[in-house]
Amino acid sequence: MNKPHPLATGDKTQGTSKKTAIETVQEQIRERVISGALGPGERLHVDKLRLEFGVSTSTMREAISRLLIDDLVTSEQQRGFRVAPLTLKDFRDITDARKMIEAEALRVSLANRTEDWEADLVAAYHRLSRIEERLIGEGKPEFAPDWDEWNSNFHDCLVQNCDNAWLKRFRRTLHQHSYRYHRRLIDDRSLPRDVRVEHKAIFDTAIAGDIAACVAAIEAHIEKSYTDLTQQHDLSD
Amino acid sequence: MNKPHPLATGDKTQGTSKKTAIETVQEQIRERVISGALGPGERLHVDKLRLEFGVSTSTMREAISRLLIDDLVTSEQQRGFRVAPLTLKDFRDITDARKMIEAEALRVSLANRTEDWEADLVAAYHRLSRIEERLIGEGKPEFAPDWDEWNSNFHDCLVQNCDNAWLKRFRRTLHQHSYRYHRRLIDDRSLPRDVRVEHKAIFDTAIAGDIAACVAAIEAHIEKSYTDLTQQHDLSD
DNA sequence: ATGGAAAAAATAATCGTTTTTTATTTGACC
DNA sequence: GGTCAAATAAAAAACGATTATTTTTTCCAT
Repeated sequence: MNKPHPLATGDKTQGTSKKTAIETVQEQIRERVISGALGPGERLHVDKLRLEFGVSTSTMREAISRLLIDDLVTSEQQRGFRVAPLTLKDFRDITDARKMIEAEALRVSLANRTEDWEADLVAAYHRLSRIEERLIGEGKPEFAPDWDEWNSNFHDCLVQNCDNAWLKRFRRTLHQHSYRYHRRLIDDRSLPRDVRVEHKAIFDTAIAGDIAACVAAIEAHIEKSYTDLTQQHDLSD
Repeated sequence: MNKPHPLATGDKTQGTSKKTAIETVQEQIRERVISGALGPGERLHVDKLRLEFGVSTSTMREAISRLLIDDLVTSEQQRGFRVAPLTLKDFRDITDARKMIEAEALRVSLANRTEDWEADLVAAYHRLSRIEERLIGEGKPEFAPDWDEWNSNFHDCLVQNCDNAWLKRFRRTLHQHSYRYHRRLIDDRSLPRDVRVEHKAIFDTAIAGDIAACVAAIEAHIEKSYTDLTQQHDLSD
């Protein structure tokens, strides 16, 4: 594995897989929801959006419908779709669920370690820490164009050997939602957190094969992310 | 509090249920997938189905699309929809994930116990055990029209006080899939299992407030369900 | 003014058809 | 007889229009 999925935002002409219109639209709406361009609780006007994207009603509806899959959008009968709301309680619940599921996925993954995986992990960690070192001077290691991507990649790599598809699926969903909170809550008032030490702890214990310590490090990492982000913020608007 | 509305599939608006065509079709397809009327791996022909249900293409597509939510259906670009396959490995994974998630939901729920909940649980257990006693003579306590319903109800009741919506959602998804395996694997060769003692253990420990014992009982219950069903069967066809 | 029924506007749901893509068959050529 | 490619058939995806429902506005009676 080399590069973690370059977010193909291109025309359909180039590229190996010609995406279907539904998939293309689905991805773009997802991006808007996660980035906050479509705010929590906001209504999804099928007709407006369909004109904007230049697709038909049914294509638009099906694209939106598929976002119900990961709960990024909700639907209420006869009154359309709505972006899932953001609440502190929900973020708390996500954090708890993540701690449990990510921990278990990690346990399984570490138990199934292979040489290839170890090499992948070393590479992933290397890239991530390079970026973090570069960014640390700017005081915002957690907010950069490709940090997200490589941070995700590192964490994905950790659980890569977990062969339980359900755990991985739940983990992915939760991570996605978590990231939406992240995007929403991080701002100039946020304390710049140095995640390097946390990532190092996770990496070292993983390589050392100390499952218990690695699980503890991940759980602390997830919890700390919640605490830091919710410290001086609220979600009342 | 009287009847905890059996088989309420997460619907928030009971009563004035003027269901939309999409929802109606969605539920019927779901039922067919779970019951096995639509077999694992089978293709979902939009045109055939739409004629059968008397709806349009887009309605049918959207209904099927929404089953992607709980992974009962898969979609492959440009080649339509397909019923999710059934494999032994998948059942094993579901069982593992269920044990973890159900256990955690139970822990939270028991920690949040209320008097109302206790009354509900007593009632739910009572109804279930009555049915089981009636059925035990027939040698197949696990296979009866309303046993499923009240068994579900009992288990739902146990985790009712868990206020983590994510855990409950994951639990519901897994339970649904687990039930599909159940429907598929149970047959005349299955040993008639006496689940009464297991349910009694769960109930007693729950009422007694012995969280650790109750969690252990649930985990054993889930595991036993897997073991019994997979004993003399295979999923090769 | 004000509450509420009736009319109008907006938006969601559904429809049946057309276009695009994939699967299958046919038939010339080696 | 076997291979490959064009022709055909089948099915999926996308379309834009129609119908049903909900929300907003209007306007009359209290």
